[in-house]
Amino acid sequence: MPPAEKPIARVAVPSPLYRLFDYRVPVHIDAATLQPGVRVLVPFGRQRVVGVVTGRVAETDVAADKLKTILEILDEQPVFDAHLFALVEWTAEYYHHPIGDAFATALPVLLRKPVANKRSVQQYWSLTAAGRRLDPNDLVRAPRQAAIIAQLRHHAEGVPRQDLGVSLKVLNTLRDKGWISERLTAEPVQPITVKSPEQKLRLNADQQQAIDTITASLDCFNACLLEGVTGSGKTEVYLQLIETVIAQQRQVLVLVPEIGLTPQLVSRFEKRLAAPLAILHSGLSDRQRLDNWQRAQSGEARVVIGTRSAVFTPLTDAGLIIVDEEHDISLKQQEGFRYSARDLAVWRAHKLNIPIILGSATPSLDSLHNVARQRYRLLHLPERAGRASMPKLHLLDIRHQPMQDMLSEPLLKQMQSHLDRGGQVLVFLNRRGYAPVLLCHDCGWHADCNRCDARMTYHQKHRQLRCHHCGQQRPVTPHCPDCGSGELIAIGQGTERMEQTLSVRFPEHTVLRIDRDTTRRKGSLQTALQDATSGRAQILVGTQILAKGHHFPAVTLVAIVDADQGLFGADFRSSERMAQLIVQVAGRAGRGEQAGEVIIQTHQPDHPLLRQLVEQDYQAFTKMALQERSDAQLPPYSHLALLRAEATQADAPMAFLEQAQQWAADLQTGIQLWGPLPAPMERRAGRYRAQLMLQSSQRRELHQLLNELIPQFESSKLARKVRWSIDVDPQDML
DNA sequence: AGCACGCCGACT
DNA sequence: GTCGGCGTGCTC
Repeated sequence: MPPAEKPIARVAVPSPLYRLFDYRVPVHIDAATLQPGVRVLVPFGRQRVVGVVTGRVAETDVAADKLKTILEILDEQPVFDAHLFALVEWTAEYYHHPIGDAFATALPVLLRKPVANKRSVQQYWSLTAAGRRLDPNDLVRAPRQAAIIAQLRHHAEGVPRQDLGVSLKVLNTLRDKGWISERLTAEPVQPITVKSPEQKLRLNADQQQAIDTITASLDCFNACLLEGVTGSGKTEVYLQLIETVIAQQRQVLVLVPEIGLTPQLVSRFEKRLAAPLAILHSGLSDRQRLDNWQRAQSGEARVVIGTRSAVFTPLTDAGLIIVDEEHDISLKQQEGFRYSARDLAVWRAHKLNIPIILGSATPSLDSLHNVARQRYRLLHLPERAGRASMPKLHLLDIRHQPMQDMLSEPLLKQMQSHLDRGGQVLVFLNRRGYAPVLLCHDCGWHADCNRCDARMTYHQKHRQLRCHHCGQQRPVTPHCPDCGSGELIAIGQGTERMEQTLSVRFPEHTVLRIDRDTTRRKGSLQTALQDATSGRAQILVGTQILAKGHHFPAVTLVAIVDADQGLFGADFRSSERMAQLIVQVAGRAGRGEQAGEVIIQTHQPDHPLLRQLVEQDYQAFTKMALQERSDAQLPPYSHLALLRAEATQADAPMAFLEQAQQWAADLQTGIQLWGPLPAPMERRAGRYRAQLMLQSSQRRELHQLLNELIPQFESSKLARKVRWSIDVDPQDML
């Protein structure tokens, strides 16, 4: 018999290195406890880091004197179960990202530190029998108490202390009155007895059919693209399906874009679903995130709603995955580990053999192509729920038109007429600040960002220049720093200036601006939306924020000030983005009784894609856009990967990428190499950036090439002078 | 990425 | 004489 091998563990260590590291297992540890997915504390260089065990090996190539020993086993049970473990491995491979960093990114921040994955004991509050009998009218004098009672009414299983957002004093008062009680997580969760407190909405035939189709095959993989115009009741479809799935004692994962996870959405879910919810988004503290993550892992939370990174949430018994606004680019991480949460969600559903719904009013061309290839099933909701009808789109040719600060005379007349009839007007301009350029009238100097190749935007209210690319800001001086002239002029329109322009032009109406600048403070978006829907403001001016999911029932006219920007964007997805934005903004109009109208100002009234969109609809647009992509062999008809490099030294990125290009060319593959080229904005936040694009009709050969190149990069001298990264399926080229 | 080692300029 | 600049190398 050969001598028993000394066990060696293979560990994924958080570092930018594309390999695993071997460690000795401490003698007193039973090697069998080192299951894949268990976190360990290991010495690494001169540091101690938290790594993830990927497996055990009998032998290693590492010299005996180099092998170190695991310091501590952090988990009794793997934090990554077999399914999640496979997900992370696959993701690291697909996106060509270092494995250790991939595992670290997939964990809640607190678990990247050497702490146990133990649930902190926390208080859960719920109603007592007396509390349930309480008449809400008894508490009109104590609104805070009434709010808590109302909140608890929807959660038979109790609400964690920190989610109630009130002081302990209020809770103690209510407990002393015998209306509410507390228990600790350690105690068993009470059975869920409350029925859906809110009535289901009546469904139209399309909604019903969508639900029936998915319900018919709940126990197998099934990817559905739910294309529903704004206001068609997608959320109602989600909710009813979720109710069905949680009634089968299975969990549901819901992914939404960053901006879509609003208090309104959460409260709608809370009111409807009589089951514990876990919310995961960037606004939470690390502790809250971990708590919710653990509630999902333990199976206590039945529905998990989260943004991008929530795709890595462990689930005990997943029955359904939903990705809302699947076209939204915020579902793809834009730096570091550049994964697409949507695509990973599909992978998970496939492996778990459960259905997944990708919902959008404006599906991505990628997903529509998957429908055409019969990988996804299309479920269409063409009708708006209730009485509302779709708004009518009009192109407004502004060539030769007299303009007042980017608003044409015909548009201003239309606005006046809608306002006269008591309608609300929404003006969309995708540019924050007062003016995008500040120019000296006498010498031509303009305010540039000294860290980016970009103009600084003038913000009048704070008398500041801000760079929207790196966040830098500085006060504006009354005189030109070059020639001393006092004639500094603001060129172009931002939302801040548009607000001012409109206040002057329509003095009898209130103008409300909604953009990132006016909604930065917590709760200010809520207030603004309330002012918008209550009709306190008749003219709304805003950016992207207005396009996402909020309803403005009284809006009868939507004005898109500048559609041309999107038509000449830096990459081939610009027109897709523009169309999605127009349709999303248009969807804000006419959800009430009146039909809405949408006016799109353009200098390109004959642009074929724009005409398809306006004269036909989004589907007609996507048909033509897909044809164009097909003709040009662009995604989704081919596959892209971007090799990026950036450095403070100006020529380092290009030098590295030229070498990379040479190596790639030497490998004689059928892959097309474009570039290297400086990035469209070469300098950003003080770093010079360049990129090399790899394109292939075969995904496999693209991956193969990258797998051969990466080891060369890792030992390249030129690579050490830059920060390089790989972006598979890049969403933008900036 | 971190972190140390290593060999050249202006300072307590 | 040394503090520290960032080039180079390594991490089981």
